[in-house]
Amino acid sequence: MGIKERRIREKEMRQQQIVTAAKQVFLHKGLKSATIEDIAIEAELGVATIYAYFKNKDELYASLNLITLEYLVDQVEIVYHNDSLSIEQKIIKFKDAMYNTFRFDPVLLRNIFRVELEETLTALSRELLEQINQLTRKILTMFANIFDEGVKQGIFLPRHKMLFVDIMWSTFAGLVIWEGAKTAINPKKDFFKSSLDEAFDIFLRGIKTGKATDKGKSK
Amino acid sequence: MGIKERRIREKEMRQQQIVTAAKQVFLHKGLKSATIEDIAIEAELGVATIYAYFKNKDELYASLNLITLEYLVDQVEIVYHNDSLSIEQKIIKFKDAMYNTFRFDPVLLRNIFRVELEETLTALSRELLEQINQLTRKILTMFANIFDEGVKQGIFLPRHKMLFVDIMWSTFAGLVIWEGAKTAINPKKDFFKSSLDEAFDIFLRGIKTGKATDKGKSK
Amino acid sequence: MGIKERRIREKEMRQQQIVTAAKQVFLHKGLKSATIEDIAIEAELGVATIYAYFKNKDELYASLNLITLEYLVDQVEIVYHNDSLSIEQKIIKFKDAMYNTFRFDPVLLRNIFRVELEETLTALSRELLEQINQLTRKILTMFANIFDEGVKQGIFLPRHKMLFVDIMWSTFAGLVIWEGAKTAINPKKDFFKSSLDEAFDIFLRGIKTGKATDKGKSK
Amino acid sequence: MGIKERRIREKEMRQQQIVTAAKQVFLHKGLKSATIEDIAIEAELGVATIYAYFKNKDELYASLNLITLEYLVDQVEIVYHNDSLSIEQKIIKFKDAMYNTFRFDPVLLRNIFRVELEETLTALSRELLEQINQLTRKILTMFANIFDEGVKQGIFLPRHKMLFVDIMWSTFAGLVIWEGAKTAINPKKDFFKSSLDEAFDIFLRGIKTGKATDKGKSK
DNA sequence: CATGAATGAGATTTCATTCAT
DNA sequence: AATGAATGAAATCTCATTCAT
Repeated sequence: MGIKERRIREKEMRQQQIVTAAKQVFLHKGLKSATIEDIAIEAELGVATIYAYFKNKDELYASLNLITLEYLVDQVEIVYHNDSLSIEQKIIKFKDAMYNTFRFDPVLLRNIFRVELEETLTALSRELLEQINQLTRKILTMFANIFDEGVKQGIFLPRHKMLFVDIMWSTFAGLVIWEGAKTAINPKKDFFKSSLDEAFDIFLRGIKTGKATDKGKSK
Repeated sequence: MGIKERRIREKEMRQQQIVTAAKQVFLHKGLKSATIEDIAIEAELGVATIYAYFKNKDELYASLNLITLEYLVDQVEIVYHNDSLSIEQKIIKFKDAMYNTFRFDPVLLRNIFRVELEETLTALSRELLEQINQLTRKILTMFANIFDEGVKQGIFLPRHKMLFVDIMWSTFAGLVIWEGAKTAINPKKDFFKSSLDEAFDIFLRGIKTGKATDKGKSK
Repeated sequence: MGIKERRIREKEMRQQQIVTAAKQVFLHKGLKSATIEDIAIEAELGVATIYAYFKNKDELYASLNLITLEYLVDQVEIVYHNDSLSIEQKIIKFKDAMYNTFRFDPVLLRNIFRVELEETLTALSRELLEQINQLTRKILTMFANIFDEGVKQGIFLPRHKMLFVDIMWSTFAGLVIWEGAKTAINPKKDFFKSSLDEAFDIFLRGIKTGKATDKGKSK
Repeated sequence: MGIKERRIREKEMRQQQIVTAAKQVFLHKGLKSATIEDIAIEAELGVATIYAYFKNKDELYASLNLITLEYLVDQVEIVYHNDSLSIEQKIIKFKDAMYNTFRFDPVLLRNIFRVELEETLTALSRELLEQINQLTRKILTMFANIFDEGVKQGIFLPRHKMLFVDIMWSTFAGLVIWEGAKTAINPKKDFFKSSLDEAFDIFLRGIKTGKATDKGKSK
């Protein structure tokens, strides 16, 4: 039984090894340009071994995303349901959750933002895209509800809740992608977290009415 | 002489025809997935004709971007040097210039944001990237100077000028890309311009100190 | 216009060249074992050229068959409707039509007889098989009608018409395939046609009642 | 000693298990398409276990055939040497022996008829084919002798003995293969045996002179 | 000039076979 | 003895680019 367990553990490790390599390669090359051989070399395995673990390139690509996105959904849900946090605190926590997730897996962000384009994806990954869409919608809905509450309480400007969501979400994504582009040109010390924090500060300043913020529960 | 001129005009038109088609196809499929045949069909020309006008695929891709980006630089420069505009008005005009440019040519934005990534590009397009970088830097420097002025005048929060540039630039890009992603999922009426305007409103609210704004010249 | 026509003619010739090569290769190796490279070499063309003319291996395989089978249907139909032939004469003519067809294209016979097996076939070739089935049924139905008539006229034994069809059809196919196997072992002078004729003689002797044959029209 | 015997018995059973599975899979997929994994799954064993019992795929394929064909040779020999049977009775018995053999193992028939083709086969399987040829020739020679006797006795038409053999053999094979094709299209009740019997009836009617048949011994 | 056709080079995918346990 | 995992080698298919007309 010890043997069987070790086998399973080894298999999982190998899978992880492939996933990690694939993230690297997909991040640097994109879905279409990354070759399975690239991934195999990065993972220090044979090409055929990759295929022993994942049915094809798309399927491999798929699994990377879902795992991470599900993790993000979990984090956001916990914050969303935490009644001891103020609205503003929740938004800050949302930002941190996104930060943790996308720093850890930038490929996912690229997918959510359809950076690898529709037409290039095959039947299989369409299914994946649908799943990604669904999870993304789940997250955005929670964001929207929080903003809505802020508007109702009068602490945020009276705008449609989805507007705030779009801006927050886009600003975040824009910063991550732009950060990637900048460091691609000129790799240097990482000021990203502080830029992100400042951006959210400014965003919150920008949407607040100035009315006394809620000190109490948000729900 | 009329004939010679017509020849030249026809040649330019043909070139424009190819550029337009190529933009379409690259936008929908990405650099790697778009085939020369796709472009030829879209342009209603033969494959070999494309090669009569552009040395190869990368070179074609390159020209698309530079043309548009140079146009953007021009627009930004005009605003930048227009002394009759207030700082805030300039920022608004910058936004509009970006809007016009990137709505017209979203592929460029993808390139500035390194969405088609480094490793995939061949020697020739590295050169292109360098040119893009240079032009981009030119634009961002002008942005930075304006923000700096605002900070010095005390109308903007005392932060590093590049922080504001990064946030503005990222927010803009994020919105464009996110808009593309959303309409890919659910094509509907286009509220993009108003979302963008609101986002900049909020951004400006967020960075202003509250001190009376400059009514006069910015330079 | 002369040029355009020549182009078309050349294209057709090239297509024919590929078809001919493919028949050869498929006959000797079978669908699964034959490689596109084999066919390309046989046709003295590049691999990619084959793909310029046929979407994929299955599609190529498909076209080979349908062309020939349709030709057989035509031949059989002409005989079938020729009122000046006696029943027995028609059967002889059917045999000759089959002989001409399958000598010319033995791969088809393999397909009709499901020699390349079901499970190995892809979606496209399933569709092909359906078309083959339909055409085959058309032929067999005509055969059946002729036998039926013979039975009704009392010149053939009173058996179910499909029995005769199956036996005639199988005997024919068996001889072709067996001939192929024998000459594979020991290529020698071709006695096939005479063997086939004798086999049909014996078959006809075997099914006739002995009653005076119809001297007149069969329809 | 009980243990050693059990070991041997178990080993033989395992071998049988593999052979049975392999027959199934080869029948349904053909030599080329069938994978060792398919066979392993069908046999409910591991892939590597197959290789513990058979040197490679071809060798496995080989043994399937020889075993059965040898069995057929035995059956035919018994009939052939049974002096109490008339010529016609012997032919009937030959048919039954073939029927039993090929119904039980259709893959063999495919091989005898070179349905899996020459060029695809490796050195080892060439050797196998040679063995198959030899055994087949043995059978056909016995058939030929019987027909020859019939001709000499004047009960069969004066034709070359190999002609009769070819026709009988082909008719039989044609029926088996055609039956397979038909049931692939339209699986239904199995009338095969009766069709086969009728076909042989007709064949015998066709080759007989009409002279009183031999009531006595054929040898 | 414009172009259809041909193709080399390279990517994905499959599978028989080996190997370590 | 039995096996799951790893992989080299080979097959299918794609596409940027060239060439002859």
